[in-house]
Amino acid sequence: MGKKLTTRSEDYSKWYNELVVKADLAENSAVRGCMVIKPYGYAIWEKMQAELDKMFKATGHQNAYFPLFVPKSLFEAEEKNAEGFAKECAVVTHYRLKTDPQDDSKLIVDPEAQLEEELVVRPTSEAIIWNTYKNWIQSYRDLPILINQWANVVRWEMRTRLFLRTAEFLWQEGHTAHATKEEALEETKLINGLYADFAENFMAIPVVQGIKSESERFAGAEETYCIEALMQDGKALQAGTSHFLGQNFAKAFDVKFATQSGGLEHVWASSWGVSTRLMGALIMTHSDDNGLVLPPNLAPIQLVIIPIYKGVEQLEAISEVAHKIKSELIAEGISVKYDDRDNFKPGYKFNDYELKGVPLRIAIGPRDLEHQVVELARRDTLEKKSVSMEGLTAYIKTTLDEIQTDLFSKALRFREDHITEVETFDEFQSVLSEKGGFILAHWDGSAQTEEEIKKKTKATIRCIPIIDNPVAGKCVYSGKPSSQRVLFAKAY
RNA sequence: CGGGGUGUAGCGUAGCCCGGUCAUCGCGCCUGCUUUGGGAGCAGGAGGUCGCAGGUUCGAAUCCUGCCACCCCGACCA
Repeated sequence: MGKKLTTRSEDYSKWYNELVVKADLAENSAVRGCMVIKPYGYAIWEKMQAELDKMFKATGHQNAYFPLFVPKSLFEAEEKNAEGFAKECAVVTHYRLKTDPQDDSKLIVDPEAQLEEELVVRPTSEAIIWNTYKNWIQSYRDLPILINQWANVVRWEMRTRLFLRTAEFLWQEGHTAHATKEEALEETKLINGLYADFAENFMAIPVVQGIKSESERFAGAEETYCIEALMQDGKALQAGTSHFLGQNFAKAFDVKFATQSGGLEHVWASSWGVSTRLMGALIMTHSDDNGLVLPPNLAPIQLVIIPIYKGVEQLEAISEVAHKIKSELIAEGISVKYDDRDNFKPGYKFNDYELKGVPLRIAIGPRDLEHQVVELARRDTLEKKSVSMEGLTAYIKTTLDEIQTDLFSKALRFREDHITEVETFDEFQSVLSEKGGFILAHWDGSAQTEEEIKKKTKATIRCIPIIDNPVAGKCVYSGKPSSQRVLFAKAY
């Protein structure tokens, strides 16, 4: 099989799909729109999970688990939420199969086994969770409830893409209940900030924090906060969302609590989530024509050692050194693989680990042994240098840190180069078609203007950025007054 | 659901228009030897209901009909 990847400039989506498969991250499954996440891809996801979990727990959240199935009557309780998701729900209507009387080898749905009430496979869990919270909350003393769930959800999308939009995906969803509006809002913002922190410091993906316009808002929310990232092809990717739900779900599910002063009030809520879509963001932010580029924080293998040898004797001498280096690095918490397979030549291994994004590679051959050095290669810059075995561990540690920060700086530079402020709609259209990326433009705040711009350009408002000193102006489309510039882009 | 396209070995493909030793080639896989500082070479070998079901024909991967699946463009989409 030709190992070379389609280059990014040729056809970005082809490059992306090939990369996902060839780097061994995931593949399409036999099930329509669903994906198999392979061990290597899943190991990266587990690293994300572990870090997020740590962050949630450090801010007082706990994990729990709620059912996959949502009875239809519960699902429809919060009208806007139900309406927003109705078109993409998988629904369970029967609970039994039976042998086909026409053909022994086949099974049919048993018509006798129709459920009295259909079960919706959760596209999100607000309904089932708020129905449960109702039983958990009586008094202000029961609040806040700060729960996160790691789960799969199903959204029956028309067109799917590995990691970015699949019929089933993995995510975490937080669902919190609070006594006051202020507290719920604060939680919403806290999590959005936490997501931004995670994306930037852990995944090395720069993001813009902002608020969604009404038309892009989560169905059932009062306000949706989000983090938006920019991919290398100039398209935006929503990387995480945090919703202030007001009292919508509390009212829909009749969740009230006794206040300290003896009153009875509806509970305030937030919900928030990030998904395996972050894997897509990771790929499209850092990777290049040689394959995946992983920030050291996320790399299942941070360093690979490859021996270069002729004959058993050389291999033994090299292996001895390699094992010593490996155990020293492991003692420092660095994950290392020594690849001494003899059925692949070094060149093959170099390319293979580059394809898989391993941040650092050490090659050791007879020449290196002689001079007490190793060849160290960086995945991000592809630069190679000879490094003394003396103090190697410390050098590698600092290099891994350097790669982590360099990747972020590089991605940040790319994004800054692709945020363009425009004053006119002509400019808007030409920047969008020629340069792509984010466009900062004034918007009059109306859904109608937003819709018309979308129709004409395919660009949507990604968010209204949260900034300290908003500057007013005139809408790029209608000329009406605007309180601040908003972020437009074509999006995934 | 509209418009276009494709289905041949694990993957990627030739052949189809013009029916007849055409099931082609590459990668991968297996065995052996030689190799190993950027995707190894040679030799031998295994592997295919030509998407499925009908039809036309002496004969179908090839022509016809129906179905299925997938891909692309729309629509849809947090």
